[in-house]
Amino acid sequence: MNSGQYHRRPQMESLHSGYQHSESPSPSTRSTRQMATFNGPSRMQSGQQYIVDLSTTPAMHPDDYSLAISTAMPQSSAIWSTPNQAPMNFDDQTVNDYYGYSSAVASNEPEGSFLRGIEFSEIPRSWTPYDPSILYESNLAVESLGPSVYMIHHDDDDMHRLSDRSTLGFDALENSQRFSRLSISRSPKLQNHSTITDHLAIPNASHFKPPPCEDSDGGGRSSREMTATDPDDHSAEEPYAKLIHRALMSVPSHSMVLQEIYQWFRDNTMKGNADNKGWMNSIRHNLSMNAAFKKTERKIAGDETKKSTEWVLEDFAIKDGVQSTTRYRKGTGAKKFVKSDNPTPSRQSSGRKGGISARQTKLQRQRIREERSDSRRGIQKHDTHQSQFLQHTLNQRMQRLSSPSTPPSHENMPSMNPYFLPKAEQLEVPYEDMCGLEVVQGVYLDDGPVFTSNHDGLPGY
DNA sequence: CTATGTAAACAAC
DNA sequence: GTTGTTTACATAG
Repeated sequence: MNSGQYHRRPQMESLHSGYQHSESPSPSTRSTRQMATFNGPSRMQSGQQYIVDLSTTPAMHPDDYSLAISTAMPQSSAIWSTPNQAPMNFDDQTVNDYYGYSSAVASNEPEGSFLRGIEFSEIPRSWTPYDPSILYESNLAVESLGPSVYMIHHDDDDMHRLSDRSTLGFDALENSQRFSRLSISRSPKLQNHSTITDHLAIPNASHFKPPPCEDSDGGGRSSREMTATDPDDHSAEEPYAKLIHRALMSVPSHSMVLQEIYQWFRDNTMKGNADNKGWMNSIRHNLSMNAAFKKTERKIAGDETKKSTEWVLEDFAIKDGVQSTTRYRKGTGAKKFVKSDNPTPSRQSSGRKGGISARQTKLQRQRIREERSDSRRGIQKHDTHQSQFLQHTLNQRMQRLSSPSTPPSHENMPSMNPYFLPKAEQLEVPYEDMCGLEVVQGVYLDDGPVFTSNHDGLPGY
Protein backbone atom coordinates (compact mmCIF):
# COMPACT_ATOMS: atom_id res chain seq x y z
CA MET A 1 0.00 0.00 0.00
CA ASN A 2 2.61 2.45 1.01
CA SER A 3 5.05 1.90 -1.69
CA GLY A 4 6.38 5.30 -0.85
CA GLN A 5 7.84 3.78 2.22
CA TYR A 6 8.40 0.55 0.56
CA HIS A 7 11.75 -0.99 1.15
CA ARG A 8 12.60 -3.71 -1.17
CA ARG A 9 13.96 -6.72 0.49
CA PRO A 10 17.61 -6.98 -0.23
CA GLN A 11 17.93 -9.63 -2.79
CA MET A 12 15.79 -12.40 -1.54
CA GLU A 13 18.01 -13.22 1.31
CA SER A 14 15.94 -16.16 2.25
CA LEU A 15 16.64 -17.94 -0.95
CA HIS A 16 19.57 -20.20 -1.01
CA SER A 17 22.57 -18.88 -2.73
CA GLY A 18 22.15 -20.95 -5.80
CA TYR A 19 18.89 -19.26 -6.24
CA GLN A 20 20.44 -15.88 -6.23
CA HIS A 21 19.65 -14.53 -9.50
CA SER A 22 22.13 -13.48 -12.02
CA GLU A 23 20.93 -12.67 -15.42
CA SER A 24 23.35 -15.01 -16.98
CA PRO A 25 22.01 -18.42 -16.36
CA SER A 26 24.49 -20.91 -15.18
CA PRO A 27 24.12 -24.54 -14.27
CA SER A 28 24.51 -23.68 -10.64
CA THR A 29 21.34 -21.69 -10.72
CA ARG A 30 19.35 -24.70 -11.62
CA SER A 31 17.37 -25.78 -8.71
CA THR A 32 17.83 -29.39 -7.89
CA ARG A 33 14.43 -29.43 -6.42
CA GLN A 34 11.61 -28.93 -8.74
CA MET A 35 9.19 -26.27 -7.93
CA ALA A 36 5.58 -27.13 -7.83
CA THR A 37 4.70 -27.52 -11.38
CA PHE A 38 2.59 -29.63 -13.50
CA ASN A 39 3.76 -29.69 -16.96
CA GLY A 40 2.04 -32.48 -18.66
CA PRO A 41 -1.52 -31.55 -19.34
CA SER A 42 -0.87 -27.89 -19.61
CA ARG A 43 1.27 -28.57 -22.56
CA MET A 44 -1.61 -29.82 -24.47
CA GLN A 45 -3.07 -27.69 -27.08
CA SER A 46 -5.15 -24.93 -25.74
CA GLY A 47 -8.00 -25.85 -27.94
CA GLN A 48 -8.70 -28.78 -25.77
CA GLN A 49 -10.65 -27.03 -23.16
CA TYR A 50 -12.88 -28.76 -20.76
CA ILE A 51 -16.40 -27.84 -20.25
CA VAL A 52 -18.10 -28.45 -17.02
CA ASP A 53 -20.50 -31.29 -16.97
CA LEU A 54 -23.82 -29.59 -16.87
CA SER A 55 -25.36 -32.25 -14.78
CA THR A 56 -22.97 -31.48 -12.02
CA THR A 57 -23.13 -27.74 -11.85
CA PRO A 58 -26.31 -26.56 -10.30
CA ALA A 59 -25.66 -22.92 -10.96
CA MET A 60 -25.17 -23.38 -14.59
CA HIS A 61 -28.06 -23.53 -16.88
CA PRO A 62 -27.75 -25.28 -20.20
CA ASP A 63 -28.62 -22.06 -21.92
CA ASP A 64 -25.75 -20.41 -20.24
CA TYR A 65 -23.59 -23.16 -21.38
CA SER A 66 -24.62 -22.69 -24.93
CA LEU A 67 -24.07 -19.02 -24.66
CA ALA A 68 -20.70 -19.54 -23.21
CA ILE A 69 -19.75 -21.74 -26.04
CA SER A 70 -21.07 -19.55 -28.73
CA THR A 71 -19.41 -16.49 -27.39
CA ALA A 72 -16.18 -18.05 -26.44
CA MET A 73 -12.98 -17.08 -28.05
CA PRO A 74 -13.86 -13.96 -29.92
CA GLN A 75 -10.43 -14.11 -31.31
CA SER A 76 -8.19 -17.03 -31.45
CA SER A 77 -6.14 -17.41 -28.36
CA ALA A 78 -7.49 -14.21 -26.99
CA ILE A 79 -7.91 -15.79 -23.62
CA TRP A 80 -5.75 -18.47 -22.34
CA SER A 81 -7.25 -20.63 -19.83
CA THR A 82 -5.25 -23.32 -18.31
CA PRO A 83 -6.85 -26.60 -18.91
CA ASN A 84 -5.76 -29.28 -16.58
CA GLN A 85 -3.46 -27.06 -14.75
CA ALA A 86 -2.59 -28.78 -11.59
CA PRO A 87 -0.15 -27.69 -9.03
CA MET A 88 2.21 -30.45 -8.44
CA ASN A 89 4.76 -32.87 -9.55
CA PHE A 90 3.22 -36.15 -9.06
CA ASP A 91 6.40 -38.01 -9.01
CA ASP A 92 7.77 -35.69 -6.47
CA GLN A 93 8.07 -36.92 -2.97
CA THR A 94 6.92 -33.61 -1.70
CA VAL A 95 3.56 -34.05 -3.20
CA ASN A 96 1.82 -34.59 0.05
CA ASP A 97 3.37 -31.51 1.45
CA TYR A 98 2.10 -29.49 -1.36
CA TYR A 99 -1.28 -28.75 -0.05
CA GLY A 100 0.29 -27.76 3.16
CA TYR A 101 2.31 -25.41 1.10
CA SER A 102 5.61 -26.90 1.87
CA SER A 103 8.63 -24.77 1.54
CA ALA A 104 10.17 -27.16 -0.86
CA VAL A 105 7.38 -26.60 -3.24
CA ALA A 106 6.75 -23.04 -2.54
CA SER A 107 10.03 -21.40 -2.42
CA ASN A 108 13.02 -23.59 -2.97
CA GLU A 109 14.15 -23.09 0.52
CA PRO A 110 16.13 -25.99 1.79
CA GLU A 111 15.84 -24.90 5.35
CA GLY A 112 12.15 -25.09 5.05
CA SER A 113 11.18 -21.70 6.28
CA PHE A 114 7.62 -21.28 5.46
CA LEU A 115 6.77 -19.15 2.50
CA ARG A 116 9.78 -17.04 3.05
CA GLY A 117 8.60 -16.12 6.48
CA ILE A 118 5.09 -15.35 5.50
CA GLU A 119 2.53 -17.04 7.60
CA PHE A 120 0.02 -18.96 5.69
CA SER A 121 -2.72 -17.09 7.42
CA GLU A 122 -1.49 -13.95 5.83
CA ILE A 123 -2.09 -15.26 2.42
CA PRO A 124 -5.43 -14.01 1.35
CA ARG A 125 -5.76 -16.39 -1.48
CA SER A 126 -6.80 -19.88 -0.85
CA TRP A 127 -6.07 -22.56 -3.26
CA THR A 128 -9.37 -22.33 -4.94
CA PRO A 129 -8.81 -21.50 -8.52
CA TYR A 130 -11.69 -23.71 -9.27
CA ASP A 131 -13.55 -22.85 -6.20
CA PRO A 132 -17.06 -24.23 -6.46
CA SER A 133 -18.31 -21.18 -4.68
CA ILE A 134 -17.59 -19.31 -7.82
CA LEU A 135 -20.56 -21.03 -9.24
CA TYR A 136 -22.57 -21.42 -6.13
CA GLU A 137 -22.46 -17.84 -5.13
CA SER A 138 -25.08 -15.85 -6.94
CA ASN A 139 -24.32 -17.33 -10.30
CA LEU A 140 -21.67 -14.77 -10.60
CA ALA A 141 -19.53 -16.52 -13.07
CA VAL A 142 -22.30 -17.17 -15.48
CA GLU A 143 -24.61 -14.30 -15.28
CA SER A 144 -22.96 -11.19 -14.11
CA LEU A 145 -19.76 -11.06 -15.98
CA GLY A 146 -21.12 -10.92 -19.42
CA PRO A 147 -19.80 -12.37 -22.58
CA SER A 148 -16.21 -12.09 -21.60
CA VAL A 149 -16.59 -14.92 -19.24
CA TYR A 150 -15.85 -18.14 -20.87
CA MET A 151 -17.13 -21.00 -18.90
CA ILE A 152 -14.15 -23.08 -19.43
CA HIS A 153 -13.09 -25.18 -16.58
CA HIS A 154 -9.70 -26.29 -16.04
CA ASP A 155 -9.75 -29.91 -15.45
CA ASP A 156 -12.26 -32.60 -15.11
CA ASP A 157 -11.24 -33.52 -11.64
CA ASP A 158 -12.38 -30.16 -10.56
CA MET A 159 -15.62 -30.88 -12.19
CA HIS A 160 -15.96 -33.81 -9.92
CA ARG A 161 -15.16 -31.62 -7.03
CA LEU A 162 -17.92 -29.34 -8.05
CA SER A 163 -20.37 -32.11 -7.90
CA ASP A 164 -19.35 -34.31 -5.08
CA ARG A 165 -17.83 -31.86 -2.70
CA SER A 166 -19.89 -29.60 -0.61
CA THR A 167 -16.94 -28.15 1.16
CA LEU A 168 -13.92 -26.44 -0.13
CA GLY A 169 -11.67 -28.90 1.52
CA PHE A 170 -8.87 -30.13 -0.57
CA ASP A 171 -7.76 -33.60 0.04
CA ALA A 172 -4.17 -33.80 -0.92
CA LEU A 173 -3.92 -37.51 -0.77
CA GLU A 174 -7.02 -38.10 -2.71
CA ASN A 175 -6.06 -35.65 -5.32
CA SER A 176 -2.60 -36.91 -5.64
CA GLN A 177 -3.95 -40.35 -6.13
CA ARG A 178 -6.46 -39.26 -8.62
CA PHE A 179 -3.98 -37.29 -10.56
CA SER A 180 -1.33 -39.87 -10.30
CA ARG A 181 -3.09 -42.04 -12.76
CA LEU A 182 -2.14 -39.58 -15.37
CA SER A 183 0.99 -39.93 -17.27
CA ILE A 184 2.65 -36.72 -16.54
CA SER A 185 5.89 -35.49 -17.75
CA ARG A 186 7.96 -33.35 -15.54
CA SER A 187 9.66 -31.81 -18.39
CA PRO A 188 7.89 -29.28 -20.52
CA LYS A 189 10.28 -30.06 -23.25
CA LEU A 190 8.60 -33.36 -23.69
CA GLN A 191 5.60 -32.82 -25.81
CA ASN A 192 4.08 -36.20 -25.27
CA HIS A 193 0.71 -35.36 -23.89
CA SER A 194 -1.42 -37.70 -25.88
CA THR A 195 -2.22 -39.80 -22.89
CA ILE A 196 -3.54 -36.92 -20.98
CA THR A 197 -5.31 -35.57 -23.94
CA ASP A 198 -7.03 -38.81 -24.58
CA HIS A 199 -7.96 -39.23 -21.04
CA LEU A 200 -9.33 -35.84 -20.34
CA ALA A 201 -10.45 -34.20 -23.48
CA ILE A 202 -14.06 -33.97 -24.22
CA PRO A 203 -14.88 -35.42 -27.57
CA ASN A 204 -16.17 -32.99 -30.07
CA ALA A 205 -14.86 -30.06 -28.12
CA SER A 206 -14.04 -28.55 -31.42
CA HIS A 207 -15.62 -25.27 -30.56
CA PHE A 208 -12.27 -24.25 -29.41
CA LYS A 209 -9.92 -23.91 -32.19
CA PRO A 210 -6.45 -24.51 -31.00
CA PRO A 211 -3.98 -21.83 -31.79
CA PRO A 212 -1.47 -22.74 -34.39
CA CYS A 213 0.94 -24.34 -32.05
CA GLU A 214 2.47 -26.53 -34.63
CA ASP A 215 4.19 -24.11 -36.81
CA SER A 216 5.19 -25.27 -40.18
CA ASP A 217 8.24 -23.16 -39.76
CA GLY A 218 8.40 -22.52 -43.41
CA GLY A 219 11.12 -20.03 -43.77
CA GLY A 220 12.30 -17.28 -41.52
CA ARG A 221 12.03 -17.66 -37.85
CA SER A 222 10.83 -14.97 -35.61
CA SER A 223 12.89 -13.49 -32.92
CA ARG A 224 10.91 -15.28 -30.31
CA GLU A 225 11.48 -18.55 -32.00
CA MET A 226 15.13 -17.90 -31.89
CA THR A 227 14.99 -17.78 -28.16
CA ALA A 228 14.20 -21.43 -27.97
CA THR A 229 17.21 -23.58 -27.59
CA ASP A 230 15.49 -26.57 -29.03
CA PRO A 231 14.63 -26.04 -32.66
CA ASP A 232 11.90 -28.62 -32.41
CA ASP A 233 10.28 -26.76 -29.63
CA HIS A 234 10.42 -23.29 -31.13
CA SER A 235 7.06 -21.63 -31.30
CA ALA A 236 5.25 -24.47 -29.61
CA GLU A 237 6.23 -22.84 -26.39
CA GLU A 238 3.53 -20.70 -25.01
CA PRO A 239 3.84 -16.96 -24.88
CA TYR A 240 5.24 -15.31 -21.84
CA ALA A 241 1.94 -14.21 -20.46
CA LYS A 242 0.58 -17.69 -20.49
CA LEU A 243 3.71 -19.15 -19.06
CA ILE A 244 3.66 -16.68 -16.25
CA HIS A 245 0.09 -17.57 -15.67
CA ARG A 246 1.02 -21.20 -15.47
CA ALA A 247 3.79 -20.40 -13.10
CA LEU A 248 1.54 -18.54 -10.77
CA MET A 249 -1.15 -21.15 -11.03
CA SER A 250 1.35 -23.71 -9.92
CA VAL A 251 1.41 -22.50 -6.37
CA PRO A 252 -1.49 -22.27 -3.98
CA SER A 253 -1.12 -18.61 -3.28
CA HIS A 254 -0.97 -17.82 -6.97
CA SER A 255 1.84 -15.52 -6.21
CA MET A 256 5.53 -15.53 -6.73
CA VAL A 257 8.36 -13.15 -6.36
CA LEU A 258 10.18 -12.32 -9.50
CA GLN A 259 13.02 -14.64 -8.71
CA GLU A 260 10.63 -17.51 -8.32
CA ILE A 261 9.11 -16.76 -11.66
CA TYR A 262 12.55 -16.73 -13.14
CA GLN A 263 13.27 -20.04 -11.55
CA TRP A 264 10.05 -21.49 -12.78
CA PHE A 265 11.00 -20.47 -16.25
CA ARG A 266 14.40 -22.02 -15.87
CA ASP A 267 12.88 -25.23 -14.70
CA ASN A 268 9.97 -25.40 -17.03
CA THR A 269 10.57 -23.52 -20.20
CA MET A 270 12.97 -23.21 -23.01
CA LYS A 271 12.89 -19.49 -22.67
CA GLY A 272 14.32 -19.72 -19.23
CA ASN A 273 17.33 -21.54 -20.56
CA ALA A 274 18.24 -19.02 -23.15
CA ASP A 275 21.75 -17.75 -23.11
CA ASN A 276 20.90 -14.13 -22.94
CA LYS A 277 18.89 -12.38 -20.33
CA GLY A 278 16.28 -10.99 -22.62
CA TRP A 279 13.75 -13.47 -21.36
CA MET A 280 13.92 -11.91 -17.95
CA ASN A 281 13.23 -8.56 -19.44
CA SER A 282 10.31 -10.05 -21.27
CA ILE A 283 8.95 -11.57 -18.13
CA ARG A 284 9.13 -8.26 -16.37
CA HIS A 285 7.57 -6.59 -19.32
CA ASN A 286 4.67 -9.00 -19.31
CA LEU A 287 4.21 -8.75 -15.59
CA SER A 288 4.03 -5.04 -15.83
CA MET A 289 1.86 -4.80 -18.85
CA ASN A 290 -0.63 -7.56 -18.36
CA ALA A 291 -3.52 -6.80 -16.09
CA ALA A 292 -3.74 -10.41 -15.07
CA PHE A 293 -0.71 -9.93 -12.92
CA LYS A 294 -0.82 -7.72 -9.93
CA LYS A 295 2.09 -6.59 -7.93
CA THR A 296 1.56 -6.89 -4.23
CA GLU A 297 3.65 -6.09 -1.28
CA ARG A 298 3.32 -8.34 1.63
CA LYS A 299 4.69 -7.83 5.04
CA ILE A 300 6.88 -10.53 6.30
CA ALA A 301 5.75 -11.93 9.57
CA GLY A 302 7.88 -10.91 12.45
CA ASP A 303 9.45 -7.99 10.76
CA GLU A 304 7.23 -5.13 9.89
CA THR A 305 10.00 -3.42 8.04
CA LYS A 306 10.46 -6.22 5.60
CA LYS A 307 8.19 -6.66 2.72
CA SER A 308 8.23 -8.96 -0.17
CA THR A 309 7.05 -7.88 -3.53
CA GLU A 310 5.08 -10.60 -5.10
CA TRP A 311 3.24 -10.96 -8.31
CA VAL A 312 -0.20 -12.31 -7.83
CA LEU A 313 -2.73 -13.58 -10.28
CA GLU A 314 -5.84 -11.53 -10.33
CA ASP A 315 -8.92 -13.46 -9.46
CA PHE A 316 -10.33 -13.16 -12.90
CA ALA A 317 -7.13 -14.54 -14.30
CA ILE A 318 -7.33 -17.46 -11.95
CA LYS A 319 -10.77 -18.20 -13.17
CA ASP A 320 -10.47 -17.34 -16.80
CA GLY A 321 -6.85 -17.34 -17.68
CA VAL A 322 -4.93 -14.48 -19.09
CA GLN A 323 -5.34 -12.40 -22.12
CA SER A 324 -2.77 -11.27 -24.52
CA THR A 325 -0.45 -8.78 -23.01
CA THR A 326 -0.86 -6.79 -26.15
CA ARG A 327 -4.39 -6.06 -25.17
CA TYR A 328 -3.28 -4.12 -22.21
CA ARG A 329 -0.91 -1.98 -24.10
CA LYS A 330 -1.88 1.54 -24.64
CA GLY A 331 -2.54 2.49 -28.19
CA THR A 332 -1.16 -0.60 -29.75
CA GLY A 333 -0.90 -0.05 -33.42
CA ALA A 334 -1.97 3.53 -33.10
CA LYS A 335 1.44 4.98 -32.62
CA LYS A 336 3.16 3.80 -35.67
CA PHE A 337 5.47 6.34 -36.97
CA VAL A 338 7.93 6.78 -39.71
CA LYS A 339 10.78 4.46 -39.30
CA SER A 340 13.92 6.24 -38.48
CA ASP A 341 17.04 5.73 -40.48
CA ASN A 342 18.89 5.57 -37.27
CA PRO A 343 16.92 3.48 -34.83
CA THR A 344 19.15 4.19 -31.92
CA PRO A 345 17.90 7.67 -31.08
CA SER A 346 14.39 6.38 -31.42
CA ARG A 347 15.12 3.64 -28.94
CA GLN A 348 16.63 6.11 -26.62
CA SER A 349 13.67 8.34 -26.99
CA SER A 350 11.23 5.56 -26.27
CA GLY A 351 13.17 4.40 -23.34
CA ARG A 352 13.30 7.88 -21.99
CA LYS A 353 9.58 8.23 -22.42
CA GLY A 354 9.12 4.94 -20.68
CA GLY A 355 11.19 6.03 -17.78
CA ILE A 356 9.46 9.34 -17.45
CA SER A 357 6.08 7.70 -17.73
CA ALA A 358 7.01 5.18 -15.12
CA ARG A 359 7.97 7.97 -12.79
CA GLN A 360 4.76 9.84 -13.43
CA THR A 361 2.76 6.72 -12.84
CA LYS A 362 4.45 6.21 -9.57
CA LEU A 363 3.77 9.78 -8.54
CA GLN A 364 0.16 9.41 -9.53
CA ARG A 365 -0.15 6.32 -7.45
CA GLN A 366 1.36 8.10 -4.53
CA ARG A 367 -1.25 10.80 -4.94
CA ILE A 368 -3.95 8.19 -5.11
CA ARG A 369 -2.74 6.68 -1.90
CA GLU A 370 -2.69 10.06 -0.27
CA GLU A 371 -6.19 10.73 -1.44
CA ARG A 372 -7.39 7.49 -0.08
CA SER A 373 -5.70 7.91 3.23
CA ASP A 374 -7.22 11.35 3.44
CA SER A 375 -10.66 10.04 2.74
CA ARG A 376 -10.22 7.44 5.41
CA ARG A 377 -9.56 10.23 7.82
CA GLY A 378 -12.77 11.84 6.78
CA ILE A 379 -11.21 14.52 4.67
CA GLN A 380 -13.38 15.24 1.72
CA LYS A 381 -11.40 16.64 -1.09
CA HIS A 382 -13.93 15.88 -3.72
CA ASP A 383 -15.80 18.95 -4.77
CA THR A 384 -18.16 19.52 -7.60
CA HIS A 385 -15.40 18.62 -9.95
CA GLN A 386 -13.93 15.23 -9.99
CA SER A 387 -10.81 15.02 -8.01
CA GLN A 388 -7.56 14.96 -9.76
CA PHE A 389 -7.01 11.35 -9.07
CA LEU A 390 -10.36 10.41 -10.43
CA GLN A 391 -9.57 12.34 -13.51
CA HIS A 392 -6.35 10.53 -13.86
CA THR A 393 -8.03 7.26 -13.20
CA LEU A 394 -10.52 7.97 -15.88
CA ASN A 395 -7.87 9.13 -18.22
CA GLN A 396 -6.01 5.92 -17.84
CA ARG A 397 -9.14 3.95 -18.18
CA MET A 398 -10.13 5.83 -21.27
CA GLN A 399 -6.80 5.22 -22.77
CA ARG A 400 -7.15 1.56 -22.18
CA LEU A 401 -10.69 1.41 -23.32
CA SER A 402 -10.15 3.49 -26.36
CA SER A 403 -7.30 1.33 -27.41
CA PRO A 404 -7.96 -0.31 -30.71
CA SER A 405 -6.81 -3.46 -29.05
CA THR A 406 -9.76 -3.54 -26.76
CA PRO A 407 -11.86 -6.49 -27.73
CA PRO A 408 -15.20 -5.34 -29.01
CA SER A 409 -16.94 -8.17 -27.32
CA HIS A 410 -16.40 -6.47 -24.02
CA GLU A 411 -17.71 -3.08 -24.89
CA ASN A 412 -20.93 -3.41 -23.06
CA MET A 413 -19.81 -5.09 -19.98
CA PRO A 414 -22.55 -4.75 -17.45
CA SER A 415 -20.13 -4.69 -14.63
CA MET A 416 -16.64 -3.54 -14.14
CA ASN A 417 -14.51 -5.90 -16.04
CA PRO A 418 -11.11 -6.22 -14.51
CA TYR A 419 -9.64 -7.19 -17.82
CA PHE A 420 -9.79 -3.66 -18.97
CA LEU A 421 -8.94 -1.75 -15.92
CA PRO A 422 -5.57 -0.22 -15.73
CA LYS A 423 -3.47 -1.90 -13.18
CA ALA A 424 -3.13 1.22 -11.15
CA GLU A 425 -6.85 1.23 -10.65
CA GLN A 426 -6.97 -2.36 -9.77
CA LEU A 427 -4.48 -1.69 -7.11
CA GLU A 428 -5.59 1.61 -5.84
CA VAL A 429 -9.11 2.62 -6.65
CA PRO A 430 -11.97 0.97 -4.92
CA TYR A 431 -15.00 0.23 -6.92
CA GLU A 432 -17.10 2.61 -4.93
CA ASP A 433 -14.83 5.37 -6.02
CA MET A 434 -15.16 4.28 -9.56
CA CYS A 435 -18.85 4.81 -9.27
CA GLY A 436 -18.14 8.47 -9.03
CA LEU A 437 -17.13 8.37 -12.61
CA GLU A 438 -20.69 8.17 -13.66
CA VAL A 439 -21.12 11.89 -13.63
CA VAL A 440 -18.18 12.40 -15.92
CA GLN A 441 -19.31 12.77 -19.44
CA GLY A 442 -16.03 13.47 -21.07
CA VAL A 443 -12.42 13.87 -20.37
CA TYR A 444 -9.59 15.31 -22.25
CA LEU A 445 -6.87 12.99 -23.20
CA ASP A 446 -3.61 13.70 -24.82
CA ASP A 447 -5.11 12.87 -28.13
CA GLY A 448 -8.22 14.87 -27.56
CA PRO A 449 -11.45 14.55 -25.70
CA VAL A 450 -13.16 11.29 -25.22
CA PHE A 451 -16.78 11.33 -24.40
CA THR A 452 -18.88 8.75 -22.84
CA SER A 453 -21.95 7.59 -24.61
CA ASN A 454 -23.87 6.73 -21.51
CA HIS A 455 -23.65 6.96 -17.81
CA ASP A 456 -21.37 4.13 -17.16
CA GLY A 457 -18.30 6.17 -17.64
CA LEU A 458 -17.27 4.18 -20.63
CA PRO A 459 -16.45 5.80 -23.87
CA GLY A 460 -18.72 5.36 -26.78
CA TYR A 461 -17.41 3.72 -29.86
C1' DC B 1 -3.83 -5.18 -37.91
C1' DT B 2 -2.92 -8.23 -33.96
C1' DA B 3 -0.05 -10.98 -31.12
C1' DT B 4 4.24 -11.60 -29.50
C1' DG B 5 8.98 -10.97 -28.40
C1' DT B 6 12.67 -8.01 -27.64
C1' DA B 7 15.61 -3.97 -26.69
C1' DA B 8 16.17 -0.19 -24.28
C1' DA B 9 15.72 4.01 -21.23
C1' DC B 10 14.68 5.31 -17.02
C1' DA B 11 13.35 5.65 -12.03
C1' DA B 12 13.37 3.66 -7.77
C1' DC B 13 15.32 0.74 -4.77
C1' DG C 1 22.71 -4.62 -9.80
C1' DT C 2 17.64 -5.58 -9.55
C1' DT C 3 12.98 -4.47 -10.27
C1' DG C 4 9.21 -2.29 -12.48
C1' DT C 5 7.30 0.64 -16.15
C1' DT C 6 7.00 2.17 -20.50
C1' DT C 7 7.85 2.92 -25.39
C1' DA C 8 9.52 1.52 -29.75
C1' DC C 9 10.34 -1.72 -33.06
C1' DA C 10 10.58 -6.33 -35.55
C1' DT C 11 8.27 -10.17 -37.14
C1' DA C 12 4.78 -13.79 -38.12
C1' DG C 13 0.35 -14.66 -39.33
